Amino acid sequence: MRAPYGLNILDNCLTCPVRGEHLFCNLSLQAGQRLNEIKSTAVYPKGAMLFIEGQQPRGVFVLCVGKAKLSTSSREGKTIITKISDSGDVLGLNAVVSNRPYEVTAEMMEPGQANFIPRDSLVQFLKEFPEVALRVAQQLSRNYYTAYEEIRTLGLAASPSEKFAKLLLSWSTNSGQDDGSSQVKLTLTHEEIAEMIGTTRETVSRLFSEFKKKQLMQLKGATLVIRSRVALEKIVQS
Amino acid sequence: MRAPYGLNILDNCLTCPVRGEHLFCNLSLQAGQRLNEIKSTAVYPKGAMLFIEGQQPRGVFVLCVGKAKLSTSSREGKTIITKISDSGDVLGLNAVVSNRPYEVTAEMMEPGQANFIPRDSLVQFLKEFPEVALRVAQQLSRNYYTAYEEIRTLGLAASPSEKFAKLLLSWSTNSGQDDGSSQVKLTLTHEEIAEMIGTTRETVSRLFSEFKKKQLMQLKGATLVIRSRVALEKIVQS
DNA sequence: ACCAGTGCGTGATCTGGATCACTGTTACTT
DNA sequence: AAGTAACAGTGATCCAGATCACGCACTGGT
Repeated sequence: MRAPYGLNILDNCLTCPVRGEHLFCNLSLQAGQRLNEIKSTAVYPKGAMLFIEGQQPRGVFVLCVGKAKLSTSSREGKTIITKISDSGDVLGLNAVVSNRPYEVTAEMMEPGQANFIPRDSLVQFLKEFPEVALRVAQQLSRNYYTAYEEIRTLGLAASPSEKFAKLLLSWSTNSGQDDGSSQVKLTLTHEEIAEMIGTTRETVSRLFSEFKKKQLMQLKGATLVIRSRVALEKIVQS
Repeated sequence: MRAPYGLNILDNCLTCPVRGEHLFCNLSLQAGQRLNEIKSTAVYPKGAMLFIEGQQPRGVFVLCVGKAKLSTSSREGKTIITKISDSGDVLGLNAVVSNRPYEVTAEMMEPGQANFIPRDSLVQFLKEFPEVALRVAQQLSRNYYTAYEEIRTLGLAASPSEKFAKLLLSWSTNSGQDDGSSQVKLTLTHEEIAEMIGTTRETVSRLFSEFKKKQLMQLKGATLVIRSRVALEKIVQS
């Protein structure tokens, strides 16, 4: 099956290759089938907005292919990115469950695909399958902890260096080698990194120079090589 | 019934004078009675820690009398206060539901009383009364929104002045007069206010002077008079 | 009365990072 | 191939607010 933006469409959750330890991705057979009925799938170009901060919640999006950034902005245009979502993540869950406006904007960072589940159908679905409702509650609670982590970082981590080091560490945790180094594909612009750690583009540029000079990291094309986790942890402190 | 610290003990939720629109405070008769059985009550002096950030969750605390501050700290001792809780508030709910460590520290700001519900009993109670479980989920979701509000403030609101103005506004919303002014009993030290808006004690002192000079507020003993909400809103902007 | 502890007000410095202003570098588009 | 965005590096400047260092007022304990 072919689709725009050069993607293959995944049209069945039960046979989806990205099935894994995700909410909505490994349900009981019945629940999975029911989910398959109430969801619709769509393909999005880079830059597409799944939903925008402040909108009334229409439903949740299950990211199947591609990355999306979640952000919130002030009136003057200052923006912070709170999370980079990957396939399997469920977006807009909290807004839908609490029936309050989306608290963030979700924008596709690359062409991708997402399933959409309308609010009413989801609520009905959760009533029908209480075990899924429980998992949703746990997910919400996990989201809360992530939010608190963000609060701690923004409120307590003093300098941009600290926050930058923290960010690098969070990237390297996933794909770590045992010698303390690790490699990550760098997909964000300096501008976006700046929005993640609450600073300016220029400062991020300088942080790159500084960290490279200090042998903390290294750049090979688009691949970021993190040299020493311990050294970074010493910078983070908090 | 007399107790330490000059407080009268409230020993029955069903006849409690602070019953109101709180989670756990206006339940069905059955649920209320059951709750009354599984809770225990205790009286705390000023400065008592109900629980500490990082501890495994033992249970939730329902604040009956007194105020408590919720805070989180870095290793170096920098602290941010995320919320001032008042009677009726349920503390530690998220940690208990998700069975993760308390994400904040809860400290009594004045002598008070709180009911304690052990984790196991609460979980059992929620299974027994699904309608209460639903309300708990809603409460969690509300907590999440509050956390996001905090993220926005910390990440987007530029200057201490802005955050201070925001804080004053949040205080004045409760007890507002129609002429735009309002009065609040000031119970926090400058140090604590500083920890709420992420700045230093000295800066808060200077903000007080500055705002008084600008006729935005006024201080009569321990009573804070907020002169003009609109003027404050103009400062907040975001 | 005394002292210690805690909170408050204010001046004098110092500095990290925002801001401004460029140039250089890719990478699409036509 | 040329032209136009978007992205990236780097110097120069500036300033809000942290930090340091006081003195002063109040409160509770002995």
